[in-house]
Amino acid sequence: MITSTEEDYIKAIFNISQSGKRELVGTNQIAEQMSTTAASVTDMLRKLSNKEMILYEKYKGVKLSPSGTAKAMSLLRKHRLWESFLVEKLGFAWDEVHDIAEQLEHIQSLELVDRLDKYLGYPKFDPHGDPIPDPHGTITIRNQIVLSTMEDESVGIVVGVKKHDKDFLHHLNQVGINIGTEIKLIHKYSYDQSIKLLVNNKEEALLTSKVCENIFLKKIK
Amino acid sequence: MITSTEEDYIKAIFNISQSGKRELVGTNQIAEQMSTTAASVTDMLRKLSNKEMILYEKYKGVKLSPSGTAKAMSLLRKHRLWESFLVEKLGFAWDEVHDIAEQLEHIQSLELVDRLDKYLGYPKFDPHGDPIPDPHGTITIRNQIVLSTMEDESVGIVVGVKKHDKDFLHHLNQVGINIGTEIKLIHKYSYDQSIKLLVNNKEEALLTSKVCENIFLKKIK
DNA sequence: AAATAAATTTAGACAAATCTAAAAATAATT
DNA sequence: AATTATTTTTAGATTTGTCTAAATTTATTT
Repeated sequence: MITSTEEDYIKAIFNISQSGKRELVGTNQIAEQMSTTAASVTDMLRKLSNKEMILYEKYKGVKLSPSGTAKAMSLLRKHRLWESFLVEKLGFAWDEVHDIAEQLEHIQSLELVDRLDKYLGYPKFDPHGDPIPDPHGTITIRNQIVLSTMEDESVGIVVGVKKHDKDFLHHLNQVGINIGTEIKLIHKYSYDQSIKLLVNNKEEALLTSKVCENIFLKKIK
Repeated sequence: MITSTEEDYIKAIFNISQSGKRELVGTNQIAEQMSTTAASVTDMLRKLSNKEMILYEKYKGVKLSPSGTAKAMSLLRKHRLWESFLVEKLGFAWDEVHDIAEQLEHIQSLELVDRLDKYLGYPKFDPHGDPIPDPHGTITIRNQIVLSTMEDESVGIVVGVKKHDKDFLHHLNQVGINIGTEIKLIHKYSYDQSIKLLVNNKEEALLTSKVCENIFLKKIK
């Protein structure tokens, strides 16, 4: 058996290895992600290594083993399906569901996840536009570009976001941006890379480059 | 904060005090219910007493304090709402949902429970016919009688069951009995108190007295 | 290459929840 | 009322996940 805490570490390792460039993940990186100390991480790495969930060499770093990766995909699947349920069926906003899904993803029952998947109509993406792994861990890849790389006059539909924290999502809500929103790029200011754009052919908005780097779109013009 | 394990103990104390006759619950009773030892129970009782969830006198027994009772009702509400969701929305059978709901009831979020309640249409009873407490802990009492006390020729609708274990519920499935099933009592044999009855005006069935003591009905004739 | 800085691991300790075995208190029986 | 029997509690040990402080290894800088 694997404990809830061990699952959290596996998720952290997966997330870091996805976002970072290096193949191996460091102890301090995990410690920061988990809001704990490097010493605690080392203890846990030894345990996960004994259970063959990770490949671990002292002082060098870790990466997920095949079974660790499978576990991470299973957690991702559960997390994203529950987020979809909370938004689609219970009417939560996309910036309110992360903490609840964080708890729900630890519920043990394959039957439950598969039935939830069916009930939701086998969605391919969650409320933040992240792909939902199927029962075999396969993910649908989408053709998307980052808002900050688009050119003047081009038009796109928002399909996802890179950051998931409440503050960022709440800011997007305030300027009227959500999944499915149409965006027309009016002008990118070369001075600071900030972007003026038209939201849903109605409202104008100005986004800093920092924000634009975290928004994914499907280009339609 | 209260841990998941502490919540399990509170539920156990509540369940025992409901089913039994005495006001105070004994250490051994709790140990049996939780599948643990009396020593472990004593340790936990001291903790729950410090948190003022229970009223505890050494060697005498325990009962829930007002805040302990409120916590028990909250857990009961969550458990029964999740069971309703699993059966009504995800299509599970009533004998498959207990273990999953046992995990789901520990999810922390008042907002989630209240939204789930609304999504289900504010049900008053769960798939086993047990009453679902409202947000204030209030329960709807139903006018029900036990099958073993009914007389020949009388007719009723099954509204609940006293036992919830898989084996018992599965046996009821096999003879075609569920919540809402109409039952006509053909004859009660005085020899062993077993009962012959007509299920949904179609099938005949013979139930032992042990089984009949655990089925609740609303009398309609 | 030696010295300093940074990252990582070990050592030892702590709180939560559990256990076994032994002691103490209460209940039942003669 | 004295003696068993039962129930409950204490004492001491174990496991999991965590911590601080110290030691060790790797990386960087002079």
